[in-house]
Amino acid sequence: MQVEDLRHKLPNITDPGLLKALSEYGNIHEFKAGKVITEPGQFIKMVPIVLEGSIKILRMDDDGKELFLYFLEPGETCALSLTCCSASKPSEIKAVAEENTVILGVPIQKHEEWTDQFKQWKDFVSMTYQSRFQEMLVALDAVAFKRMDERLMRYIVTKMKQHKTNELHTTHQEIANELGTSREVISRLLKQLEKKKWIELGRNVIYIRDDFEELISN
Amino acid sequence: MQVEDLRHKLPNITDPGLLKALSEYGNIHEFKAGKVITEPGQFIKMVPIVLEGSIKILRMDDDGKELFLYFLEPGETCALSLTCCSASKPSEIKAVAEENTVILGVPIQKHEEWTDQFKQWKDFVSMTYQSRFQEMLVALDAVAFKRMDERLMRYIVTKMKQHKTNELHTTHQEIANELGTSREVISRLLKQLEKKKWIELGRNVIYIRDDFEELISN
DNA sequence: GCAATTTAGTAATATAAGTCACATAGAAAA
DNA sequence: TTTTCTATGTGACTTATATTACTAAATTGC
Repeated sequence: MQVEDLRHKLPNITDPGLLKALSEYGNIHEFKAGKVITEPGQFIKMVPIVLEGSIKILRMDDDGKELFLYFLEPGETCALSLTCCSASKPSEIKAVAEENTVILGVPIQKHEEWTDQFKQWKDFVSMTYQSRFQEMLVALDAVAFKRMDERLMRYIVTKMKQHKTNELHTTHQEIANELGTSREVISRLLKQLEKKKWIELGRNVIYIRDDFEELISN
Repeated sequence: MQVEDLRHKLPNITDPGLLKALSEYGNIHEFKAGKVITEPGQFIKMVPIVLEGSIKILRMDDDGKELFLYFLEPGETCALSLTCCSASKPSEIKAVAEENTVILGVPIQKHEEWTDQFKQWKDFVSMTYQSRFQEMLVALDAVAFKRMDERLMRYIVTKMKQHKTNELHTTHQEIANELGTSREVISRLLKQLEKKKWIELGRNVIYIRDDFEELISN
């Protein structure tokens, strides 16, 4: 990818040397919405920087039960890939393209070189660790301290913001998977929200009231 | 603290320049076992490196409910303090001295200088992020995917290893706090373990069978 | 020693969530 | 159109955990 395009896609990266290096050594990969990018056990060969679209990061347990952790948005990378790469350990998480997504893959050894070479890369990595840590805490708070109804409402808000819409096109089963519960539980809780007139349910779609976020915070 | 003492306490740090800097700018703080070092909302003025003893890191919710995350042992530091310091945000966690503990406090601005100045400091910070991230995943797995009985058994193993003993001197209430549940639940589950002859219960003490860890993994 | 406090045991009950079973509705395929 | 498949709705039931209420034992302070 050309330096000029990268400068445009990654406005936080301004160091010309770093942009040149990214352009030279980074590989473009494209994933269609829903495509599984990495699964637990797989070895990661590069640090992925999201250029377009977004990636959903999930934790899985041994029985295949899943738990949504956070989204990676344009300009961001995954702390776990940094971790896994450095330790050359297999992936601890599942990554799925949430939309059609374009990433720039940085080879591991370049990542290590650049932390010494470019202050901006070092700061980028440090910033990544910081923000992912925060998001892990949010995910932890949810499972440790919140009931499923509240977790579901927060999930809806997160997805709404991510897709910039108040129509979610998804199934109850998929929500259940990402919250690590069963479909019946989600169907019931959604029905309760519908009874309160906060959402409307259709097949494969949930219509959400514009003031949903204010409603749930009270 | 003298460079020679630090070299002895922190065998992973070998760079003479870094050791000298740590000796010059680091401040020694001592905490008695049980002393609360940081609470949520408090601002952190330094990066703490454990020299002796250990520190217990807990997450708290708004109602004061707690959840044990991990221990910091000699030679380790807290990723969250790195995060909070850099972002100058208040602490997200509670830190309590698990034993009588000695820490070396590194001023924030020195931390930032040293990441550029000393490769070994940069690696130390990076390593810290990596290992804390792993431990966050372990904590997350527990609350997301495990039942309380299994969490309790793992908790017992963690404490045993930490204190290098098979006598835990603690109360049911304290265990309940750290696992984010109620005292009655812990009393009942401990009683079940006693019935299986895996532990013996006394007042303020739990005696654990030597082969406890093998027993629970089957 | 005796009263007060802390710690532990436990039964009864309540609640959130998970599971099972089955009905139905809409969409897609034949 | 009819069949098939997928998604949803819902009652009945189970289970794990939380809460309430109380007792008793051990320890501490007087």
